[in-house]
Amino acid sequence: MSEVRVRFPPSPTGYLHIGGARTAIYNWLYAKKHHGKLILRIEDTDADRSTQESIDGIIRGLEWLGIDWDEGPYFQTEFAADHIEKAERLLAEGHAYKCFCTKEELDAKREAAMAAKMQFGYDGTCRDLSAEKVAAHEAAGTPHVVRFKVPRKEGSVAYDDKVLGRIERKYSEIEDFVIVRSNGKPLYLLCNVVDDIRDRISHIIRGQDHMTNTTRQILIYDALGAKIPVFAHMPLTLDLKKAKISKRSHGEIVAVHFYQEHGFLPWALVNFLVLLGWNPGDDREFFSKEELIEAFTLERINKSASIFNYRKDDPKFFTDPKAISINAHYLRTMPVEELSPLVKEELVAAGLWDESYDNEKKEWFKKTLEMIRERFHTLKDFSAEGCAYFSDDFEIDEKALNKNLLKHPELQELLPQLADRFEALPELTAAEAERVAREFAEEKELKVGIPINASRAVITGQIKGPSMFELFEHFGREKVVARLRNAPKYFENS
RNA sequence: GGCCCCUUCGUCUAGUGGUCUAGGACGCCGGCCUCUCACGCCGGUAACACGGGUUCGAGUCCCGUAGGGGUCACCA
Repeated sequence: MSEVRVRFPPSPTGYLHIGGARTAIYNWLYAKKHHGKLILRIEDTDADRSTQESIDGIIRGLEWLGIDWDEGPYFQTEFAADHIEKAERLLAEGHAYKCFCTKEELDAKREAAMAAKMQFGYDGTCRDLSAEKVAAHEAAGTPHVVRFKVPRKEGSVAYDDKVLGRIERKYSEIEDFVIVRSNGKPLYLLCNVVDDIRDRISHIIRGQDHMTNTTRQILIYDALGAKIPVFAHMPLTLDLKKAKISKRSHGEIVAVHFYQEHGFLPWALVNFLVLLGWNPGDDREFFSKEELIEAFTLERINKSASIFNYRKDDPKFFTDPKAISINAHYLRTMPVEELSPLVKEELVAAGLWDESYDNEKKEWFKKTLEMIRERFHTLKDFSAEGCAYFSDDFEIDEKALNKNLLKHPELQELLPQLADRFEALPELTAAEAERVAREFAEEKELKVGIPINASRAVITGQIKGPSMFELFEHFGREKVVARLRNAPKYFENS
Protein backbone atom coordinates (compact mmCIF):
# COMPACT_ATOMS: atom_id res chain seq x y z
CA MET A 1 0.00 0.00 0.00
CA SER A 2 1.31 3.39 -0.92
CA GLU A 3 2.10 6.12 1.54
CA VAL A 4 -0.72 8.08 3.11
CA ARG A 5 -0.32 11.75 2.39
CA VAL A 6 -2.99 14.21 3.45
CA ARG A 7 -3.07 17.95 3.48
CA PHE A 8 -4.61 20.92 5.20
CA PRO A 9 -4.92 23.78 2.74
CA PRO A 10 -6.32 26.89 4.42
CA SER A 11 -6.78 30.08 2.51
CA PRO A 12 -5.30 32.85 4.63
CA THR A 13 -8.23 35.18 4.59
CA GLY A 14 -8.90 35.31 8.32
CA TYR A 15 -8.16 33.54 11.55
CA LEU A 16 -8.25 29.79 12.00
CA HIS A 17 -11.80 28.87 12.91
CA ILE A 18 -13.08 25.75 14.59
CA GLY A 19 -14.42 24.28 11.37
CA GLY A 20 -11.02 24.57 9.75
CA ALA A 21 -9.38 23.29 12.89
CA ARG A 22 -11.63 20.24 12.85
CA THR A 23 -10.68 19.53 9.25
CA ALA A 24 -7.04 19.87 10.20
CA ILE A 25 -7.54 17.55 13.16
CA TYR A 26 -9.19 14.83 11.10
CA ASN A 27 -6.43 14.99 8.52
CA TRP A 28 -3.79 14.99 11.22
CA LEU A 29 -5.30 11.99 12.96
CA TYR A 30 -5.54 10.10 9.72
CA ALA A 31 -1.92 10.81 8.89
CA LYS A 32 -0.75 9.80 12.35
CA LYS A 33 -2.80 6.66 12.36
CA HIS A 34 -1.36 5.48 9.06
CA HIS A 35 2.15 6.73 9.67
CA GLY A 36 1.66 9.09 6.79
CA LYS A 37 2.41 12.74 6.26
CA LEU A 38 0.38 15.86 6.80
CA ILE A 39 1.17 18.68 4.44
CA LEU A 40 0.32 22.26 5.28
CA ARG A 41 -0.33 24.28 2.19
CA ILE A 42 -1.35 27.90 2.30
CA GLU A 43 -3.69 28.60 -0.58
CA ASP A 44 -2.92 32.23 -1.08
CA THR A 45 -3.83 32.69 -4.72
CA ASP A 46 -6.48 35.21 -3.84
CA ALA A 47 -4.01 38.05 -3.47
CA ASP A 48 -6.67 40.58 -2.54
CA ARG A 49 -7.86 38.74 0.51
CA SER A 50 -4.77 36.92 1.71
CA THR A 51 -2.79 38.47 4.52
CA GLN A 52 0.42 37.67 6.35
CA GLU A 53 -1.39 38.27 9.61
CA SER A 54 -3.82 35.54 8.75
CA ILE A 55 -1.03 33.14 7.78
CA ASP A 56 0.64 33.75 11.13
CA GLY A 57 -2.64 33.32 12.96
CA ILE A 58 -3.41 30.01 11.31
CA ILE A 59 0.03 28.64 12.07
CA ARG A 60 -0.12 29.83 15.67
CA GLY A 61 -3.55 28.25 16.02
CA LEU A 62 -2.40 24.88 14.72
CA GLU A 63 0.66 24.98 16.93
CA TRP A 64 -1.40 25.83 19.97
CA LEU A 65 -3.73 22.93 19.26
CA GLY A 66 -0.75 20.63 18.95
CA ILE A 67 -1.42 19.80 15.30
CA ASP A 68 1.99 19.24 13.81
CA TRP A 69 2.60 18.82 10.11
CA ASP A 70 5.34 17.03 8.26
CA GLU A 71 5.80 19.21 5.21
CA GLY A 72 5.28 22.83 4.50
CA PRO A 73 3.98 25.33 4.87
CA TYR A 74 4.01 25.45 1.10
CA PHE A 75 2.57 28.50 -0.55
CA GLN A 76 0.37 28.04 -3.54
CA THR A 77 1.55 31.24 -5.17
CA GLU A 78 5.06 29.83 -5.39
CA PHE A 79 3.81 27.22 -7.81
CA ALA A 80 2.08 29.57 -10.22
CA ALA A 81 4.30 28.42 -13.08
CA ASP A 82 3.24 24.83 -12.50
CA HIS A 83 -0.44 25.80 -12.56
CA ILE A 84 -0.01 27.71 -15.80
CA GLU A 85 1.94 24.91 -17.38
CA LYS A 86 -0.79 22.42 -16.59
CA ALA A 87 -3.44 24.75 -17.93
CA GLU A 88 -1.51 25.01 -21.17
CA ARG A 89 -1.18 21.30 -21.32
CA LEU A 90 -4.91 20.83 -20.90
CA LEU A 91 -5.42 23.35 -23.68
CA ALA A 92 -2.90 21.66 -25.94
CA GLU A 93 -4.36 18.24 -25.37
CA GLY A 94 -7.89 19.36 -26.05
CA HIS A 95 -9.17 19.09 -22.50
CA ALA A 96 -9.76 22.81 -22.32
CA TYR A 97 -10.50 25.68 -24.63
CA LYS A 98 -10.29 29.41 -24.77
CA CYS A 99 -13.57 31.18 -24.19
CA PHE A 100 -13.97 34.69 -25.47
CA CYS A 101 -17.37 35.37 -24.03
CA THR A 102 -17.33 38.38 -21.79
CA LYS A 103 -18.55 38.36 -18.27
CA GLU A 104 -21.23 40.84 -19.29
CA GLU A 105 -22.59 38.57 -22.00
CA LEU A 106 -22.66 35.67 -19.63
CA ASP A 107 -24.33 37.65 -16.89
CA ALA A 108 -26.99 38.76 -19.35
CA LYS A 109 -27.61 35.21 -20.47
CA ARG A 110 -27.77 34.08 -16.88
CA GLU A 111 -30.31 36.75 -16.03
CA ALA A 112 -32.40 35.90 -19.03
CA ALA A 113 -32.37 32.28 -18.02
CA MET A 114 -33.35 33.18 -14.49
CA ALA A 115 -36.19 35.33 -15.78
CA ALA A 116 -37.42 32.45 -17.87
CA LYS A 117 -36.98 30.20 -14.83
CA MET A 118 -34.54 28.18 -16.80
CA GLN A 119 -31.43 26.64 -15.46
CA PHE A 120 -28.26 28.27 -16.64
CA GLY A 121 -24.96 26.70 -17.31
CA TYR A 122 -22.32 27.86 -19.73
CA ASP A 123 -23.86 27.30 -23.14
CA GLY A 124 -20.69 26.24 -24.90
CA THR A 125 -20.55 29.15 -27.32
CA CYS A 126 -16.77 28.96 -27.58
CA ARG A 127 -16.41 25.24 -27.06
CA ASP A 128 -16.18 24.37 -30.71
CA LEU A 129 -14.89 27.57 -32.17
CA SER A 130 -13.03 27.04 -35.44
CA ALA A 131 -9.30 27.55 -35.47
CA GLU A 132 -9.82 30.58 -37.70
CA LYS A 133 -12.18 32.24 -35.25
CA VAL A 134 -9.87 31.57 -32.36
CA ALA A 135 -6.99 33.04 -34.36
CA ALA A 136 -9.09 36.06 -35.25
CA HIS A 137 -9.99 36.69 -31.61
CA GLU A 138 -6.39 36.35 -30.61
CA ALA A 139 -5.25 38.69 -33.35
CA ALA A 140 -7.81 41.20 -32.16
CA GLY A 141 -6.55 40.78 -28.63
CA THR A 142 -9.93 39.73 -27.26
CA PRO A 143 -9.50 38.72 -23.63
CA HIS A 144 -10.35 35.13 -22.81
CA VAL A 145 -10.67 32.70 -19.99
CA VAL A 146 -9.82 29.03 -20.25
CA ARG A 147 -12.63 26.58 -19.71
CA PHE A 148 -12.38 22.92 -18.97
CA LYS A 149 -14.00 20.80 -21.65
CA VAL A 150 -16.34 18.55 -19.74
CA PRO A 151 -16.80 15.32 -21.68
CA ARG A 152 -20.13 15.32 -23.43
CA LYS A 153 -21.18 11.81 -22.87
CA GLU A 154 -23.77 9.71 -21.19
CA GLY A 155 -23.23 8.55 -17.68
CA SER A 156 -21.75 10.02 -14.60
CA VAL A 157 -18.53 10.83 -12.93
CA ALA A 158 -18.48 8.77 -9.77
CA TYR A 159 -16.33 8.07 -6.77
CA ASP A 160 -16.58 6.21 -3.51
CA ASP A 161 -16.61 8.65 -0.70
CA LYS A 162 -15.19 7.27 2.53
CA VAL A 163 -17.95 8.79 4.58
CA LEU A 164 -20.86 9.23 2.19
CA GLY A 165 -20.52 6.15 0.04
CA ARG A 166 -20.86 6.22 -3.72
CA ILE A 167 -21.43 9.64 -5.20
CA GLU A 168 -22.43 10.14 -8.81
CA ARG A 169 -23.04 13.18 -10.91
CA LYS A 170 -24.06 13.19 -14.54
CA TYR A 171 -21.64 14.71 -17.03
CA SER A 172 -24.54 16.61 -18.49
CA GLU A 173 -25.03 18.36 -15.17
CA ILE A 174 -21.54 19.74 -15.15
CA GLU A 175 -20.91 22.89 -17.11
CA ASP A 176 -17.64 23.84 -18.71
CA PHE A 177 -16.05 25.59 -15.77
CA VAL A 178 -13.38 28.24 -15.87
CA ILE A 179 -9.89 27.17 -14.89
CA VAL A 180 -7.92 30.25 -15.88
CA ARG A 181 -9.01 33.86 -15.47
CA SER A 182 -8.83 36.38 -18.27
CA ASN A 183 -5.81 37.88 -16.53
CA GLY A 184 -4.02 34.58 -17.00
CA LYS A 185 -4.24 33.45 -13.40
CA PRO A 186 -5.41 29.88 -12.78
CA LEU A 187 -8.32 29.32 -10.43
CA TYR A 188 -8.73 27.21 -7.32
CA LEU A 189 -10.28 24.23 -9.04
CA LEU A 190 -7.15 23.76 -11.13
CA CYS A 191 -4.46 24.93 -8.70
CA ASN A 192 -5.77 22.73 -5.97
CA VAL A 193 -5.62 19.63 -8.15
CA VAL A 194 -2.21 20.47 -9.58
CA ASP A 195 -0.85 20.98 -6.08
CA ASP A 196 -2.42 17.82 -4.76
CA ILE A 197 -0.90 15.84 -7.62
CA ARG A 198 2.51 17.40 -7.07
CA ASP A 199 2.27 16.82 -3.32
CA ARG A 200 1.21 13.23 -4.02
CA ILE A 201 -1.86 13.57 -1.84
CA SER A 202 -3.48 10.18 -1.34
CA HIS A 203 -6.54 11.17 0.69
CA ILE A 204 -8.53 14.35 0.57
CA ILE A 205 -10.47 14.92 3.76
CA ARG A 206 -12.45 18.11 3.52
CA GLY A 207 -15.89 19.57 4.16
CA GLN A 208 -19.06 18.54 2.38
CA ASP A 209 -19.23 22.02 0.93
CA HIS A 210 -16.59 20.80 -1.51
CA MET A 211 -18.68 18.02 -2.96
CA THR A 212 -19.52 19.78 -6.19
CA ASN A 213 -15.88 20.70 -6.59
CA THR A 214 -14.88 17.09 -6.23
CA THR A 215 -16.73 15.85 -9.27
CA ARG A 216 -15.23 18.61 -11.38
CA GLN A 217 -11.79 18.04 -9.98
CA ILE A 218 -11.94 14.35 -10.73
CA LEU A 219 -12.34 15.35 -14.36
CA ILE A 220 -9.13 17.36 -14.10
CA TYR A 221 -7.28 14.45 -12.54
CA ASP A 222 -8.41 12.30 -15.42
CA ALA A 223 -7.42 14.83 -18.03
CA LEU A 224 -4.01 15.18 -16.43
CA GLY A 225 -3.63 11.44 -16.31
CA ALA A 226 -3.22 11.44 -12.56
CA LYS A 227 -4.45 8.93 -10.06
CA ILE A 228 -7.59 10.02 -8.27
CA PRO A 229 -7.13 10.25 -4.52
CA VAL A 230 -9.54 8.88 -1.97
CA PHE A 231 -12.14 11.43 -0.93
CA ALA A 232 -13.82 11.82 2.44
CA HIS A 233 -16.30 14.63 2.86
CA MET A 234 -16.82 15.65 6.44
CA PRO A 235 -20.18 16.94 7.67
CA LEU A 236 -20.41 20.65 8.19
CA THR A 237 -20.83 22.33 11.52
CA LEU A 238 -23.94 24.44 11.84
CA ASP A 239 -25.19 26.86 14.44
CA LEU A 240 -28.43 26.50 16.39
CA LYS A 241 -30.32 28.05 13.51
CA LYS A 242 -28.73 25.50 11.19
CA ALA A 243 -26.64 28.06 9.42
CA LYS A 244 -23.10 27.21 8.52
CA ILE A 245 -20.82 28.63 11.15
CA SER A 246 -18.63 31.34 9.78
CA LYS A 247 -16.26 34.00 10.88
CA ARG A 248 -18.48 36.57 9.34
CA SER A 249 -21.71 35.78 11.12
CA HIS A 250 -20.42 34.36 14.38
CA GLY A 251 -17.28 36.29 15.02
CA GLU A 252 -14.79 35.38 17.69
CA ILE A 253 -16.77 32.51 19.14
CA VAL A 254 -15.75 30.34 16.21
CA ALA A 255 -12.11 31.40 16.30
CA VAL A 256 -9.54 29.05 17.72
CA HIS A 257 -7.77 31.95 19.39
CA PHE A 258 -10.98 32.74 21.29
CA TYR A 259 -10.62 29.46 23.14
CA GLN A 260 -6.97 30.10 23.79
CA GLU A 261 -7.86 33.48 25.24
CA HIS A 262 -10.68 32.07 27.32
CA GLY A 263 -8.59 29.57 29.20
CA PHE A 264 -9.18 26.42 27.20
CA LEU A 265 -6.71 23.59 27.25
CA PRO A 266 -5.77 22.93 23.64
CA TRP A 267 -6.31 19.22 23.94
CA ALA A 268 -9.77 19.75 25.43
CA LEU A 269 -10.72 21.75 22.35
CA VAL A 270 -9.33 19.05 20.08
CA ASN A 271 -11.26 16.44 22.02
CA PHE A 272 -14.47 18.44 21.74
CA LEU A 273 -14.03 19.18 18.06
CA VAL A 274 -13.21 15.64 17.08
CA LEU A 275 -16.45 14.46 18.68
CA LEU A 276 -18.44 16.88 16.59
CA GLY A 277 -19.18 14.50 13.75
CA TRP A 278 -17.19 11.46 14.76
CA ASN A 279 -17.29 8.86 17.50
CA PRO A 280 -15.20 5.83 18.33
CA GLY A 281 -18.14 3.40 18.29
CA ASP A 282 -18.05 2.88 22.02
CA ASP A 283 -18.84 5.08 25.01
CA ARG A 284 -15.48 6.72 25.36
CA GLU A 285 -15.48 10.49 25.27
CA PHE A 286 -12.06 11.37 26.57
CA PHE A 287 -8.91 10.36 24.80
CA SER A 288 -5.23 10.72 25.15
CA LYS A 289 -3.51 11.63 21.91
CA GLU A 290 -2.43 8.04 21.39
CA GLU A 291 -5.89 6.68 22.11
CA LEU A 292 -7.47 9.09 19.70
CA ILE A 293 -5.06 8.25 16.91
CA GLU A 294 -5.70 4.59 17.52
CA ALA A 295 -9.48 5.00 17.55
CA PHE A 296 -9.85 7.31 14.59
CA THR A 297 -11.24 6.05 11.31
CA LEU A 298 -12.76 7.83 8.34
CA GLU A 299 -15.60 5.32 8.25
CA ARG A 300 -16.88 6.45 11.62
CA ILE A 301 -17.29 10.04 10.56
CA ASN A 302 -20.97 10.90 10.53
CA LYS A 303 -22.83 11.83 7.42
CA SER A 304 -25.04 14.48 8.87
CA ALA A 305 -24.11 17.95 9.95
CA SER A 306 -23.68 18.64 13.63
CA ILE A 307 -24.70 21.67 15.55
CA PHE A 308 -22.36 23.85 17.50
CA ASN A 309 -24.58 24.39 20.52
CA TYR A 310 -23.89 27.91 21.46
CA ARG A 311 -26.46 30.45 22.55
CA LYS A 312 -25.51 34.01 22.29
CA ASP A 313 -25.73 35.91 25.56
CA ASP A 314 -25.97 32.88 27.79
CA PRO A 315 -24.18 34.07 30.92
CA LYS A 316 -23.43 30.58 32.17
CA PHE A 317 -22.14 29.05 28.97
CA PHE A 318 -19.99 31.31 26.90
CA THR A 319 -19.64 28.53 24.34
CA ASP A 320 -20.97 25.02 23.73
CA PRO A 321 -21.66 23.52 27.21
CA LYS A 322 -20.10 20.26 26.16
CA ALA A 323 -16.89 22.01 25.22
CA ILE A 324 -16.78 23.63 28.63
CA SER A 325 -17.51 20.39 30.39
CA ILE A 326 -14.75 18.61 28.50
CA ASN A 327 -12.36 21.41 29.37
CA ALA A 328 -13.37 21.23 33.02
CA HIS A 329 -12.89 17.49 32.98
CA TYR A 330 -9.30 17.79 31.81
CA LEU A 331 -8.67 20.65 34.17
CA ARG A 332 -9.52 18.55 37.19
CA THR A 333 -8.10 15.22 36.07
CA MET A 334 -4.86 15.98 34.26
CA PRO A 335 -1.60 15.57 36.16
CA VAL A 336 -0.91 18.70 38.20
CA GLU A 337 2.60 18.72 36.78
CA GLU A 338 1.08 19.39 33.37
CA LEU A 339 -1.44 21.85 34.67
CA SER A 340 1.03 23.92 36.67
CA PRO A 341 2.81 25.61 33.78
CA LEU A 342 -0.50 26.51 32.19
CA VAL A 343 -1.79 28.06 35.37
CA LYS A 344 1.53 29.82 35.78
CA GLU A 345 1.09 31.36 32.35
CA GLU A 346 -2.35 32.54 33.31
CA LEU A 347 -1.21 33.99 36.62
CA VAL A 348 1.74 35.73 35.03
CA ALA A 349 -0.60 37.34 32.52
CA ALA A 350 -2.89 38.43 35.34
CA GLY A 351 -0.02 39.80 37.40
CA LEU A 352 -0.61 37.27 40.16
CA TRP A 353 2.48 35.17 39.74
CA ASP A 354 5.07 35.00 42.47
CA GLU A 355 8.46 33.44 41.83
CA SER A 356 8.23 31.54 45.11
CA TYR A 357 5.59 29.32 43.50
CA ASP A 358 8.39 27.92 41.39
CA ASN A 359 10.74 27.60 44.33
CA GLU A 360 10.11 27.31 48.05
CA LYS A 361 6.33 27.32 47.64
CA LYS A 362 6.25 24.89 44.75
CA GLU A 363 4.55 22.15 46.70
CA TRP A 364 2.13 24.62 48.21
CA PHE A 365 1.29 25.83 44.73
CA LYS A 366 0.59 22.33 43.47
CA LYS A 367 -1.52 21.56 46.50
CA THR A 368 -3.49 24.74 45.87
CA LEU A 369 -4.24 23.66 42.33
CA GLU A 370 -5.35 20.27 43.55
CA MET A 371 -7.68 21.88 46.02
CA ILE A 372 -9.34 24.46 43.82
CA ARG A 373 -9.32 23.05 40.33
CA GLU A 374 -12.26 20.72 40.65
CA ARG A 375 -14.78 23.50 40.55
CA PHE A 376 -13.11 25.45 37.78
CA HIS A 377 -14.00 25.35 34.12
CA THR A 378 -11.20 27.24 32.45
CA LEU A 379 -7.71 28.46 33.19
CA LYS A 380 -9.19 31.93 33.60
CA ASP A 381 -10.88 30.81 36.79
CA PHE A 382 -7.50 30.47 38.47
CA SER A 383 -6.84 34.18 38.16
CA ALA A 384 -10.42 35.27 38.75
CA GLU A 385 -12.11 33.08 41.35
CA GLY A 386 -8.74 31.83 42.50
CA CYS A 387 -7.24 35.28 42.99
CA ALA A 388 -7.20 35.26 46.80
CA TYR A 389 -5.17 32.08 46.83
CA PHE A 390 -2.31 33.76 45.08
CA SER A 391 -2.50 37.37 46.14
CA ASP A 392 -3.45 39.53 49.10
CA ASP A 393 -4.96 41.98 46.72
CA PHE A 394 -8.31 40.46 45.88
CA GLU A 395 -11.92 41.52 45.57
CA ILE A 396 -14.52 39.86 47.72
CA ASP A 397 -17.36 38.31 45.77
CA GLU A 398 -20.54 40.29 46.18
CA LYS A 399 -22.70 37.32 47.04
CA ALA A 400 -20.18 36.09 49.57
CA LEU A 401 -20.11 39.51 51.12
CA ASN A 402 -23.87 39.86 51.42
CA LYS A 403 -24.85 36.35 52.26
CA ASN A 404 -22.00 35.18 54.43
CA LEU A 405 -20.88 38.37 56.06
CA LEU A 406 -23.24 41.32 56.12
CA LYS A 407 -26.23 39.18 56.93
CA HIS A 408 -24.66 38.49 60.32
CA PRO A 409 -23.44 41.81 61.75
CA GLU A 410 -22.07 40.13 64.86
CA LEU A 411 -19.35 38.62 62.71
CA GLN A 412 -17.67 41.98 62.69
CA GLU A 413 -16.69 41.28 66.30
CA LEU A 414 -16.52 37.52 66.13
CA LEU A 415 -14.12 36.99 63.25
CA PRO A 416 -11.26 38.86 64.95
CA GLN A 417 -11.97 36.79 68.05
CA LEU A 418 -11.68 33.64 66.02
CA ALA A 419 -8.40 34.99 64.72
CA ASP A 420 -7.17 35.29 68.32
CA ARG A 421 -8.02 31.66 69.00
CA PHE A 422 -6.17 30.49 65.94
CA GLU A 423 -3.22 32.62 66.86
CA ALA A 424 -3.08 31.07 70.29
CA LEU A 425 -2.82 27.59 68.84
CA PRO A 426 0.60 25.91 68.92
CA GLU A 427 -0.02 24.77 65.39
CA LEU A 428 -2.83 25.53 62.97
CA THR A 429 -3.75 22.17 61.52
CA ALA A 430 -7.01 21.28 59.81
CA ALA A 431 -8.03 19.15 62.75
CA GLU A 432 -7.19 21.84 65.29
CA ALA A 433 -8.91 24.46 63.20
CA GLU A 434 -12.04 22.36 63.09
CA ARG A 435 -12.00 21.74 66.83
CA VAL A 436 -11.51 25.40 67.61
CA ALA A 437 -14.10 26.58 65.12
CA ARG A 438 -16.72 24.17 66.37
CA GLU A 439 -16.07 25.09 69.96
CA PHE A 440 -16.21 28.72 69.07
CA ALA A 441 -19.52 28.37 67.28
CA GLU A 442 -21.05 26.40 70.09
CA GLU A 443 -19.91 28.91 72.64
CA LYS A 444 -21.39 31.78 70.65
CA GLU A 445 -24.52 29.78 69.94
CA LEU A 446 -24.03 29.88 66.23
CA LYS A 447 -24.36 27.20 63.65
CA VAL A 448 -20.82 26.29 62.72
CA GLY A 449 -21.53 27.19 59.12
CA ILE A 450 -21.84 30.83 59.96
CA PRO A 451 -18.30 31.57 61.10
CA ILE A 452 -16.94 29.07 58.64
CA ASN A 453 -18.64 30.53 55.61
CA ALA A 454 -17.75 33.99 56.80
CA SER A 455 -14.14 32.89 57.05
CA ARG A 456 -14.32 31.59 53.53
CA ALA A 457 -15.61 34.91 52.32
CA VAL A 458 -12.92 36.84 54.09
CA ILE A 459 -10.03 34.48 53.32
CA THR A 460 -10.80 33.33 49.79
CA GLY A 461 -13.14 36.09 48.68
CA GLN A 462 -15.52 33.41 47.50
CA ILE A 463 -18.86 31.98 48.48
CA LYS A 464 -17.70 28.54 47.53
CA GLY A 465 -14.50 26.58 47.70
CA PRO A 466 -12.73 23.64 49.29
CA SER A 467 -13.23 22.55 52.86
CA MET A 468 -12.56 25.54 55.05
CA PHE A 469 -10.81 23.56 57.76
CA GLU A 470 -8.22 22.42 55.32
CA LEU A 471 -7.93 25.89 53.94
CA PHE A 472 -7.06 27.29 57.37
CA GLU A 473 -4.10 24.99 57.43
CA HIS A 474 -3.28 25.52 53.81
CA PHE A 475 -3.26 29.30 53.96
CA GLY A 476 -1.26 29.21 57.16
CA ARG A 477 -1.75 30.98 60.42
CA GLU A 478 -0.31 34.31 59.42
CA LYS A 479 -2.60 34.89 56.45
CA VAL A 480 -5.64 33.41 58.17
CA VAL A 481 -5.23 35.64 61.21
CA ALA A 482 -4.57 38.71 59.12
CA ARG A 483 -7.56 38.22 56.89
CA LEU A 484 -9.90 37.40 59.75
CA ARG A 485 -8.80 40.53 61.60
CA ASN A 486 -9.37 42.46 58.46
CA ALA A 487 -13.04 41.43 58.44
CA PRO A 488 -14.50 44.53 60.10
CA LYS A 489 -13.52 46.66 57.13
CA TYR A 490 -16.15 44.90 55.03
CA PHE A 491 -18.83 46.17 57.39
CA GLU A 492 -17.67 49.73 57.35
CA ASN A 493 -18.95 50.86 54.01
CA SER A 494 -22.23 49.10 54.14
C1' G B 1 -35.32 26.72 -8.70
C1' G B 2 -31.55 22.61 -10.81
C1' C B 3 -28.10 19.15 -8.97
C1' C B 4 -25.97 16.76 -4.60
C1' C B 5 -26.05 15.37 0.61
C1' C B 6 -28.58 14.67 5.18
C1' U B 7 -32.88 13.48 8.99
C1' U B 8 -32.64 9.03 16.65
C1' C B 9 -33.65 12.95 23.28
C1' G B 10 -32.65 20.56 23.59
C1' U B 11 -27.24 19.39 21.90
C1' C B 12 -23.17 15.50 20.66
C1' U B 13 -24.30 10.57 19.59
C1' A B 14 -24.90 4.49 19.97
C1' G B 15 -27.80 1.57 16.82
C1' U B 16 -25.54 -2.47 10.08
C1' G B 17 -33.80 -6.67 10.54
C1' G B 18 -35.49 -9.72 16.35
C1' U B 19 -31.40 -8.97 22.43
C1' C B 20 -34.78 -1.42 21.40
C1' U B 21 -40.40 -1.25 27.00
C1' A B 22 -34.08 2.70 21.92
C1' G B 23 -28.17 2.92 25.25
C1' G B 24 -24.26 6.70 26.62
C1' A B 25 -22.56 11.91 27.21
C1' C B 26 -23.58 17.25 27.94
C1' G B 27 -27.52 20.29 29.76
C1' C B 28 -31.70 20.46 33.03
C1' C B 29 -34.42 18.54 37.60
C1' G B 30 -34.24 15.71 42.31
C1' G B 31 -31.43 12.99 46.10
C1' C B 32 -26.99 11.41 48.86
C1' C B 33 -22.42 13.58 50.77
C1' U B 34 -21.63 18.44 53.52
C1' C B 35 -19.05 24.22 56.64
C1' U B 36 -20.31 26.44 51.13
C1' C B 37 -19.79 25.36 46.11
C1' A B 38 -18.08 21.77 43.27
C1' C B 39 -16.42 16.72 42.50
C1' G B 40 -18.29 11.91 43.07
C1' C B 41 -22.38 8.60 43.45
C1' C B 42 -27.75 7.48 42.84
C1' G B 43 -32.31 8.66 40.39
C1' G B 44 -35.43 11.51 36.89
C1' U B 45 -36.71 14.39 32.25
C1' A B 46 -36.30 13.80 27.00
C1' A B 47 -35.80 11.19 20.58
C1' C B 48 -36.46 6.96 16.01
C1' A B 49 -39.64 13.71 10.84
C1' C B 50 -44.21 11.80 8.28
C1' G B 51 -46.74 8.26 4.94
C1' G B 52 -46.64 3.94 2.25
C1' G B 53 -44.38 -0.67 1.17
C1' U B 54 -40.93 -5.34 1.81
C1' U B 55 -40.82 -8.88 5.97
C1' C B 56 -43.26 -13.56 10.59
C1' G B 57 -40.74 -9.03 12.48
C1' A B 58 -38.21 -2.17 10.69
C1' G B 59 -35.01 3.04 14.21
C1' U B 60 -32.47 -0.43 10.98
C1' C B 61 -34.19 -2.26 3.81
C1' C B 62 -37.18 0.22 -0.50
C1' C B 63 -40.36 4.25 -2.39
C1' G B 64 -42.67 8.80 -1.64
C1' U B 65 -43.55 13.37 1.17
C1' A B 66 -41.87 17.02 4.36
C1' G B 67 -37.87 19.49 6.57
C1' G B 68 -32.72 20.93 6.83
C1' G B 69 -28.00 21.72 4.58
C1' G B 70 -24.45 22.30 0.53
C1' U B 71 -23.55 24.15 -4.26
C1' C B 72 -24.70 26.63 -8.71
C1' A B 73 -18.25 33.03 -9.44
C1' C B 74 -13.05 35.10 -14.06
C1' C B 75 -13.49 33.26 -4.34
C1' A B 76 -11.01 29.52 -2.01
